[in-house]
Amino acid sequence: MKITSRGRYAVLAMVDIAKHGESSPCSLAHISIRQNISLSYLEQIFNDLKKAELVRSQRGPGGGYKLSKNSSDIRILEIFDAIDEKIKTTGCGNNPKAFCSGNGKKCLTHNFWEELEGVIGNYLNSVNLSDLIENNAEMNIRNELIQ
Amino acid sequence: MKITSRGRYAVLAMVDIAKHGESSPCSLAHISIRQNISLSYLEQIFNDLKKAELVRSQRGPGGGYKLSKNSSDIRILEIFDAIDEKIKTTGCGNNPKAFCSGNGKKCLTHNFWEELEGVIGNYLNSVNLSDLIENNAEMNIRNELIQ
DNA sequence: AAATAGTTGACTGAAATAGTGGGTTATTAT
DNA sequence: ATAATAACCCACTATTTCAGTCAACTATTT
Repeated sequence: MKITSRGRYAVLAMVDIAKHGESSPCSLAHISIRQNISLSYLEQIFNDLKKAELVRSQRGPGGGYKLSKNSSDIRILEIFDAIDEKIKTTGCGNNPKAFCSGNGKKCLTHNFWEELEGVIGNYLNSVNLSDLIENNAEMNIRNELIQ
Repeated sequence: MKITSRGRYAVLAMVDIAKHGESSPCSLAHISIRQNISLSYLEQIFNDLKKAELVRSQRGPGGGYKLSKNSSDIRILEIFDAIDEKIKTTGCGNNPKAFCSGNGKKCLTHNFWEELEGVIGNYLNSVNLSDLIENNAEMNIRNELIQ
């Protein structure tokens, strides 16, 4: 059970923009360098983020991407949905026409996996981009105090 | 973010044993048929479950596998651990020597991914095999009432 | 002795993932 | 105007993981 690089990059890049791009847009080239992510790969990811209207783009020199909403209004779950990072714990994908075993009945564990999906989904929906920035800031302060 | 068939099968097979194998052991051949899982694949999975001492085996005719503990004492997280179904949300695998970006610092989202791991781990640790059987029994009753 | 059922290891096809590379178009600053 | 910048778009590829197969062997029971 793991998250794809695509999913991790998407969230990381969005946090990067939330942190740097308040006034002027963030170019993917800069994000690529700061977060150490392949530029071409970022382009593909931002294609989806834009389609989902989580970011707005600006072409040309000085251009880049900006968040389309306040960072406290963008939940991690939205980012996952935008790039099609599915939370898929059941085997049947919850297709009511062809459950688990294929005989139309749910398998012994189906309900459990669905509950797990719910637990994960709820958490991802409870955290927004500004939470991540704050959390990180707190951690930075704590680390400095330790050193 | 999804669970592998290996993980799903392991839990499903364990529930199957918990349900059927109170007195006499369960053969993989029977589990294979009942739950529609490839026999050879089950063999590999049970190799790991046995190493982790979650099940005990009995060879020869009438043999099979039994749970090594009471079903209420086997948590789903133990099964995941046994078959190496890792809950891996961070990119760096949380290796303190080579965090995320490789420069020794945690990335902006590292703490968040760790928290997510915690949320999932806690849930998987809060559910045991007998919970799954009961939950399923409840659902069966509910479904019968509906029909 | 025969049948059963676990044990072990190597091997394979298919799919998903992660990324590369090259080119095009729009916008801005000079 | 033109050059630079940065988004946009498409096709292709290498790698890894996953799921499953196959074949041979060993222990146990009847």
